[in-house]
Amino acid sequence: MQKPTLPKGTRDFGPEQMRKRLFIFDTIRQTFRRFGFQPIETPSLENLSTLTGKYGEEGDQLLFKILNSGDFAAGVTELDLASGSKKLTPKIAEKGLRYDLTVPFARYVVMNRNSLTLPFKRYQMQPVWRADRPQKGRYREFYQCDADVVGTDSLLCEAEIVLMIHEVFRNLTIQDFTLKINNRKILAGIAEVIGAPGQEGTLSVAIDKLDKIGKEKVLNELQERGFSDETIASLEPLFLFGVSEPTEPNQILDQLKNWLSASDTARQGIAELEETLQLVNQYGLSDSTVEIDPTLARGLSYYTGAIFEVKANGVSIGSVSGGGRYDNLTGAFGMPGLSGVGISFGVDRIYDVMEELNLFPADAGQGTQVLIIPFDTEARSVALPVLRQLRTAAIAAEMYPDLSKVKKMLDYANAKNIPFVVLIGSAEVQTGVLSLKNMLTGEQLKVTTDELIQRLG
RNA sequence: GUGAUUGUAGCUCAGUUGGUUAGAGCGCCGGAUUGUGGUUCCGGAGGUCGCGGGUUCGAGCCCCGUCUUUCACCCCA
Repeated sequence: MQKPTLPKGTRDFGPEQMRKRLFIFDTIRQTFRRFGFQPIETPSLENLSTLTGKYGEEGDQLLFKILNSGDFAAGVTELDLASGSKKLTPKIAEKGLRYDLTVPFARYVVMNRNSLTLPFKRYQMQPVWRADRPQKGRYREFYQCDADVVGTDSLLCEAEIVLMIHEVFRNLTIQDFTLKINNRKILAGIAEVIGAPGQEGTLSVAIDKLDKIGKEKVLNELQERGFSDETIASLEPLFLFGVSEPTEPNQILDQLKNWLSASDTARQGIAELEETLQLVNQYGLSDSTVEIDPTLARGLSYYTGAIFEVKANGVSIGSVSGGGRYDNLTGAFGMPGLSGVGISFGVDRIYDVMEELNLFPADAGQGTQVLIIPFDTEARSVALPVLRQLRTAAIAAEMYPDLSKVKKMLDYANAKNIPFVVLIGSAEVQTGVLSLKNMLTGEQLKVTTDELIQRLG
């Protein structure tokens, strides 16, 4: 006999946790539906070749690979073993667990291109796996809720993502959040203007850390990565953004226009941002909390346009949501020129945030509403039709299965947080009138079955 | 992947420089109360001290390995 354990970074969810998790899932699903997205699901397993090379080198290392079935070592030669894991892996593992929902979606779109009506809007709420070292808010198995639109480059889609983010967090009662938005074209433009064209990737990784490690260390890192003193010096205007008070989006846009006027790419990115925000305003969103952050980068290498990130304020948990536009993700699967944009909500981190801020409503997805307590077998025969009528009236009802002490059955109701109890003994059997007990107040009254249903319904 | 950190009852934690039979609170089960709970009182069950090896007359405590937890880096939901 050995004690069972869970693999690193995975968790069980009991009824109490599932009640809260389903509240999050339901809230997000509701919003996705309202915005016209349709659900799909894809397999947990993908061919490894579908996944590799889409997330950058770092991402590839975090993929869970699945050993081939049967004798996976059959075709492996001494030479293969000597050539290292990089060469060996594709020979012994042809499948892997999905790392996110966006790449499998791109694969789905390409495979179904002839039957899809474009633009195609889908949502997907499924677990993903990453072979990361677990930490606070970081797990090896976690759920993402993605909504993506492909087949249009309309900025209305970006605007709708901003709107959905607001709706989801408002409905979850996470009021205090920061939605940051930026555009990869602006980052590319910055690289151009400072005289390091095409290097926005390395540039981004460094400046993304600005609010975490500060200006000095960012500059040091850029130096180490081979940026010249001259280019670093011309980066100076960047540090004027967001350092003081959070400035108005329009002010930031003006500043960017001045600084980056020499770059066509940057001008385009700025114009896209501007239009997106304008559409959001026209929609009539009150209390919009969009913040333009020119230092927001995000690591995922496939983004080409707008990028989004949402953090909950007042808690030390990383981003709870992120996304962006990708112009050529389907190109890797032989279908170039299809633009898409999407957003991903991290259920597990949202859960952690809500738990820490105590935001779950007490009655979210309540369980059984009434427990029937029969004192003997005769009482059961009276109870069963009552059970049926309660359930027909859509009231969650159950009967205690054993004939035990009343104390024990009431304890059961308390343990399960069941607010009402119906007691049925010889008196109730004779009169047909039931005893309804409120478990919170302790008060008890005689009711007919109809009255019972009316009170609980 | 790099560097730290954690593990004792279902839960939260004590456990002396290595020394007999490892404790507490809460929870759980039973009773006081054979048709009425969340209060009280009484009683009871429950531990291969994460796992494997080593040092020692003797290890929960020391050493090595391993798994797990938490954290920083990296990256990200």
